Amino acid sequence: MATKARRRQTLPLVSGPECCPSGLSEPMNRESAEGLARLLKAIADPARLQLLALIRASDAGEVCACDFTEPLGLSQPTVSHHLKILTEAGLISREQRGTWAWFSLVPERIAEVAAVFG
Amino acid sequence: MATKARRRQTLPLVSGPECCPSGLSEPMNRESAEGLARLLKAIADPARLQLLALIRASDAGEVCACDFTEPLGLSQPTVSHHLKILTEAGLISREQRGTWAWFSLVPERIAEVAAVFG
DNA sequence: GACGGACATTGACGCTTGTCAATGTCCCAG
DNA sequence: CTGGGACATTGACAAGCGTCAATGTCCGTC
Repeated sequence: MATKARRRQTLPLVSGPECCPSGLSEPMNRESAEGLARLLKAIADPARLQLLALIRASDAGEVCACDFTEPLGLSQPTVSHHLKILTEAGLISREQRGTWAWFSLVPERIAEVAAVFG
Repeated sequence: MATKARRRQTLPLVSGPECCPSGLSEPMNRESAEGLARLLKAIADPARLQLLALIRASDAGEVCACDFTEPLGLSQPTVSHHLKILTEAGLISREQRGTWAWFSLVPERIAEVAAVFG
């Protein structure tokens, strides 16, 4: 019947209380995984990837909200929605300047994502 | 009324037909963005992040499917479901060995994700 | 102060996703 | 070939997500 006749792996189990949202190098407890997943979910969307790329590619390093709707082909409320998600995830920052809102990347937060796949 | 009295950004518009799923460095057309989003969506889940981390942390570089359910605290069908998603995304590979299924990382695919945030 | 323009918020809608119980398939041991 | 164990698949359900039209809020200009 082969009941557990196999060499069992020393599965590192859910590790103890981690400090930082560590990378893939170590096993990950549910809490860390959920935090990391929240961050990645904010990026894992076509429209939001385009938003990030547009900001990154801009000369000034910042882009007015009004300049997003046209290249994305999405309605103004939808763009606003995506910008909010990215902002709340800490990936971009928002600065009100008169009537307009300008958005720029938060490099530290982007690097944090990059560090996961070291 | 300020009709377009602002200096308009030279928004690089949706760039031409790109070849590779490029990083954030350049603007991204919808097609590339959707491909990249699909890949990132496969990773942006707590359970799947834990799966990847467990494989990465294993001594042999591969883990039997039966060793996942316990540390994840999820049912067997659910684990199987997540493993399928990761496999179809090309992030892990599956090898049937007798009754058991062993999974290991696909480093090239992981690196592909890392390259996005260069 | 009144108008208009730039964004945000709300509400509603369909679609996708994560989960599990139940069932199916395949492989090995007897 | 029969029984049981390892995984996969199916079906169902609640929750979350992406989108837009309609509306709200705030700011600058006349």
